[in-house]
This record gives sequence, C-alpha cells and structure tokens, in this order.
Amino acid sequence: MAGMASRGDSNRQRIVEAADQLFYIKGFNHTSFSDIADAAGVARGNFYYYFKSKDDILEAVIARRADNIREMLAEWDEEYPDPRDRLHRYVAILTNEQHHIERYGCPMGTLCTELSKLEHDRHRDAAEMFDVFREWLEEQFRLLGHADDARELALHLLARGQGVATITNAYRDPAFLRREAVEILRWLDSL
Amino acid sequence: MAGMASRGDSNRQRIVEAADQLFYIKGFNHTSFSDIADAAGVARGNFYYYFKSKDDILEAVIARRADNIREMLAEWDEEYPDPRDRLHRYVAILTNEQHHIERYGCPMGTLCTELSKLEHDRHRDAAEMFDVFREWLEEQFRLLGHADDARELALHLLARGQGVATITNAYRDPAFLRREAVEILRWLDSL
DNA sequence: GTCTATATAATGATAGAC
DNA sequence: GTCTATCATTATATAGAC
Repeated sequence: MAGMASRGDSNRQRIVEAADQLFYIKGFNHTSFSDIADAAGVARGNFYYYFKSKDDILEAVIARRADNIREMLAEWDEEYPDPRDRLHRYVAILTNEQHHIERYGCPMGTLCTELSKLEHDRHRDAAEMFDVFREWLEEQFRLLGHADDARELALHLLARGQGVATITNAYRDPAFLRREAVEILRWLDSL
Repeated sequence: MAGMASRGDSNRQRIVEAADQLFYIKGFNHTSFSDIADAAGVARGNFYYYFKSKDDILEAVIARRADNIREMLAEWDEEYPDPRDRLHRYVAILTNEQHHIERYGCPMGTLCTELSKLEHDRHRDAAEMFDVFREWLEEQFRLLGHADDARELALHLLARGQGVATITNAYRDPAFLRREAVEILRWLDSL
C-alpha cells in the first residue's frame, strides 16, 4: 500500500547494524561495501535499494547511534533519580567498555575525527552525537546546582572521556583507563 | 663512494615533509601517492626509488615527527631551567596550535587512532611518539618531587591534551580549548 | 636519479534478470 | 525486493626509457 512503511526492513536494519560495527572497528573510509555485505549477509547490489550511496549508510549509522544513546539515557533517568548517580553511571561507560576502547577507541570521537579529516559533509551530524550526551550532562549539573557552568562542566567531562579513550587505545593500556575513571569520579564528587 | 650518504636527499626529504603534512590534514589512508606527488613536486614513479611502499613513507614520517619532538624538547630544556616552566610550555602547545587542532586534531592522537583501526603494523611506532613526550614529562614531574607518581601524572597530562584536541576538533570550538588550557595550568600549579 | 607509461587490484556504483 | 554481472574510477605498485 502506498505510503505504508515497507516491509523487508530487516535487511535494511542488518545493513545499518553491520555498518555501525564496522565503522567503529575498521573506520568509515576503510570499510568497503564488500565488508558490510559479508557481515550483513546481503548482496552488494542490494544495498542501493535501501541507500543511494555509502554516505547515506553513514547518515543512517549516525542516526542509529544517536537514537541508541537517547534511549540509554532515558533508561538511566528512570533507574537513577539522583543526578550524581547518573553522572557516575556515565563514567562507568569507560570501565564497562574498556576492552572495546582499548582496541578501537571511542565510537563517537574516532568517527568525528575521521570525518573531519575527510572533510565529510556528515561531520556536523557526527558531532551532534556528542550533543546528545552533552545536553544530558548539562541537565545533571544544573540539577546539582551548577546552573552557571553546566555547559563548561559537561564539555570538560566529555573531553576527559575522549582523552582517556585515545591514550588507552594508543598504549593498549586498560589499567590507565581504570585509574583515570577513579580520578574522574573523584573530580565529580569534589564539585 | 660506497657507504657514503647519497646526495639527492632533498627529494626524499620533500616527499617525507609533504607526506607528514598530508597524513595530518587528510589522514594516512585517504592520502594518495598522487596527493603527495603533487605537494612535493615529485613524479609518482620516483617515490619507489626512495621508499619501497606507502608503509615505508609512513615509517619515515613517524621517525621524522619523533625527531622533531625530541629536538623541540631539547630546546625547551635549554630555554627553561625550571621544570614548572617547561610544563607550562608544554600546555602552551594547545593554544599555539589551536587553529590546527580545531581543524585537524592532534597529529599524534589522530594518526595513532587511525593506524589502530587499520590494524597497521606501524601503530606501535606511532604510539612511541607519545612516549617521547611522556618520558620528558615524567622527568619534569620527578624534578618537582613527584617521583612516585611521575608516570601517572605524565599520562594524565597527555590524556588531557588528547581530550581537549578531540572535542575542540569535533565542535570546531577553539574557545573551549583556551578555557581547558587554563584549567590544566591550574591543575599543574595545584600539585 | 628522474620520469612516463602501464599492470593489477580494489572500490563505489549501475544495469538488468528474476 | 533480491540477486548476479559489470562498469568506471582510483589506488598502489612496477617496468623501462632517458
């Protein structure tokens, strides 16, 4: 029926999920259609039924990631009434994901950096993934009485995570990550 | 004469310098031989007289960067007798390079991250660029009486710089970089 | 040492059968 | 909607003239 959401979306979804993982593990540029096709179990030629270009797949991947983050934060809001607990939960991403970070860095940071160097049109969209976290972090700091510098605190916290991810990945040193996570929590508690 | 350093090294040097810049601006994978050839003013075919592969050029670029860092740090050691001044000079890299960082991130961090995702053999060598800074930073912290945690402090300082670079690049926001540089100096002075 | 071809492989993208 | 060819382009790398 015209206008109806077409079925067969499972193939589309599998392409986006496979691309999401591969863009994280191998990077956007280095991931080929063949790689995605193999991982998703879909023939190369069929991609162009759902996406008109590789950039279109990238756009879908970024939207998917942003949605996943929003969903996760909404769950945290329900689970943790105290903003301080929410911020602690945020920092716990580092230790929970330490093995992925050790191997591939941060999914947002590394994609943003790559798209920036490619002068890719979607660089701005990628940076908006950070905004989903940033706005949520700002809200928590506001709730804790830091109305004036909520934005600065949120950006600082984002940057701390990025720095830890980059160095952990460069040195393949998850022990460094764990030490820094403790320091970040200490900093939060000192506010 | 056999064993003598061959002349005509100026072409070799121009290739490495052009590759160094382009690997920073466009990334390693996205930089083609044609790009380097155009920038260096050397014919593509002539590359293989000096380097047997693109990876060989990468190796030379990493070695060049490490040498440049060592040279810079040696100059700082002469110019600043006080370890505290040396650490301040290190942080000043951020503000001095703010426009490059805004556009391309950190040369070391972004190359390391990219090579990691490419599973490139030279990832380890790239990480050793960080070591040049790290060992020098450790020495300064030791001189300031932090013998026990010099390594942790050095890694922390490296990570702070990486985080600032990544977020500054993602948001194209040099004002954030300047605020964070002030915070890092405040942290150093509080030790 | 330097250059102009050119080989070879991989990539993103298309055409068209079913 | 899904697939199998296949095209056009680009990339690294080589051969060989000068």
